[in-house]
Amino acid sequence: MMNSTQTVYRASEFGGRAGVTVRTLHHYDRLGLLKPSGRTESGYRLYCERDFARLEQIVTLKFIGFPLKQIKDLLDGKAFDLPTTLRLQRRIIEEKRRHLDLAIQAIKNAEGVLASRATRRKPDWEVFRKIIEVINMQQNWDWVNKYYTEEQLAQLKKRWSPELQEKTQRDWATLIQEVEAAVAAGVDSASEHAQALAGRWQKLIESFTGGDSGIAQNLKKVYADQRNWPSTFKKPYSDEARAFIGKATEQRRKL
Amino acid sequence: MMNSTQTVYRASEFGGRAGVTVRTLHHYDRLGLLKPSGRTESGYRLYCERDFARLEQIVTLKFIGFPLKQIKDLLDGKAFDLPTTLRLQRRIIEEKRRHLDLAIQAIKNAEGVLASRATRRKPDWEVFRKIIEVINMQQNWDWVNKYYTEEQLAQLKKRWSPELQEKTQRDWATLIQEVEAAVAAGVDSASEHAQALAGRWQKLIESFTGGDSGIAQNLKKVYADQRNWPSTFKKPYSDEARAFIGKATEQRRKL
DNA sequence: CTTGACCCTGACGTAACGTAAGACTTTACG
DNA sequence: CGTAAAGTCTTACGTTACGTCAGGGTCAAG
Repeated sequence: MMNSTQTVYRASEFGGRAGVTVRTLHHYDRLGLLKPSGRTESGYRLYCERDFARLEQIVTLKFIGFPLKQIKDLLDGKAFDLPTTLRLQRRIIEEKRRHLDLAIQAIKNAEGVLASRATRRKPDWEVFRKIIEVINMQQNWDWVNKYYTEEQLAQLKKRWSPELQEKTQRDWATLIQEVEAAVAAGVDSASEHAQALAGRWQKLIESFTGGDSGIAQNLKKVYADQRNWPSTFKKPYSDEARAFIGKATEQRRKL
Repeated sequence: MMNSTQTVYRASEFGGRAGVTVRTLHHYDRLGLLKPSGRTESGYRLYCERDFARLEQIVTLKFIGFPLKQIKDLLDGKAFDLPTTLRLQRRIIEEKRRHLDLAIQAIKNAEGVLASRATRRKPDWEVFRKIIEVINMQQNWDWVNKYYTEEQLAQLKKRWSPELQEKTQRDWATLIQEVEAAVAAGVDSASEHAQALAGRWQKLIESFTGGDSGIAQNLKKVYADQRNWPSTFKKPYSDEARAFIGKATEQRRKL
C-alpha cells in the first residue's frame, strides 16, 4: 500500500501538523473516518501525505460545524448536493449565533443591573432575583420581534432606549398593580378612578408606539394572535384587568 | 412541607409552564438541582410555586450558557462574585460567537466558489478541494489579524476586495513556484532572472501594504514573531526561497 | 371494569474526544 | 549494550444534558 519513496509520519507528529491530538486520530481511525495507510510490525500507525490531505479536509469541515458522520459521508462522496448542504449548515450556525447574541445581550443587561446604584448595598439574593427577572423579561419579549418588519424594528431601536424602557417597565408594573387592585375591589369601570387608570394605560401604549400607527397595528395583531404565543409567555395582567381597562377605555371614548 | 392552601402541579403541567420536559425535571431531581417539594403516596412528584421560581431561575441561567453544576452552585449561594462570574461567562460566549462568525464567513466564501462560473462544469471532487482550500486559507491567515490595530484592519478591508485577494493569491502562487524552481536550479541571486523575481515579489508586497508604512511594519513584525505562529500554519514558501529573495532584494537595492 | 392518559424507575444512547491504566517499542544516552 | 525516557497501542470509563424506550403502576372517565 505504501510507496517506499514517501515520507511517513507517526501519530503525534502527523497529528501535530494539523493541530489534532493522537487520541483524535485513534478516534477517527475507529470511526473509519481516517485510517492510517500503514502500520509498523509492532502496530504503530503510519500516515502519509495523502492521509494528511484527508485530515486537513476533516479539520476544515469540522471547523464549519459539520458532525463527523456527515464529514465521512461528504468525504466518501455520499452526499451530492453541496450547495444545499452548505446553505443548510450556514442556517444552522446562524441560528446558533442568534442565540449567542441574545445570551450576550442578556448578560449585558444583567451587568447593567449590577452596576446601577440602585442595587448597591442590597442583599445578594435580591439582586440575583432582579437579574433573573431582567433576563426573563428580554426572553419573554424577544419572540414579539417576529411580528415587526425590519424598518419598524429599526425605528423602535432608535426611540426605545434602555432608560426609557426601564422607566416604562416600572410604570407598567405600578399601573397594573393598581388596576388589579381596582378590579379586586370591584371598582366601576365608569368611575373617575377607572377612567384615570384607562388614561394612563393609553398613555403608556402611546409612549411605546410613538404615534406610529403601523406599530400600533402590530401591537393589536400580536395580541390577537394569542394562540401562537410561546407557551412560556406569561401575560403581565389578568384577563379581568384587561377586560376592565377595555370597558373603561370604551366608555372614555364615548364621552 | 407543603402548604395545603397552595396549588400544586404534577410534572408535565409544571414543566410545561417553563417549557421543559418531564424528563428534564427527573434529571434536575436526580442532580439535586430541583427537588419537588412534595410527592403523592404513589410517588408522583408534586411541585409548588416556590419550585417554579427556582425552575425559572434554572432556565434563565441555562439560557445564558451556564452549565447545570454551576447553576446549582449559584442558586445554592456557593458562588459569590456575581460580577466576575457574569463577565467571565460573557467572555466565553463572545469567544464562541467569534468562532461561529468565522465559520459563517468560511461557508459564505465556499458558497462564493460554488457560485462562480469558473467552477461550473468542473468535477465535484475538484470543486470540493477548492472549497477546502479556500476555507483553509481563511483559517490560516485569520490569526494574523491580531497583529493589526482596528484602524489598520478597517483600512485593509476597504482596499482588500475578494477579487483583488484572489488575483493576488494566484500571482503569489505562480511567483513562489518560479522562485522555488530558480532556487532548485541554483540560479545566482545577482542574475537578471533573480532580480526580476525579486522585483515582482516587492510589487506584490506593496500591493498588499498599499504604501501604508504601518502595515508594512506590521508585516515585518508578523514575520519576526515566528515562534508565536500557530503550529498548524504552513509557510507558503521554503526558507531557501525566502533567503534567495532576501539576497536578491538586497543586491537590487545596492544597484 | 376497562381504557387512555400520566407517572414512576431504571438503563442505554448521543458527540467528540479526554484521561487514565497497563503493557509494549523505540530511541537516546552513558 | 543496558537502561531510562519518550512514544505508542488497546481497552475502557468519564463528560453534558438530557432523549428515548421498556416494563409497570396510578388515576379519572365512561
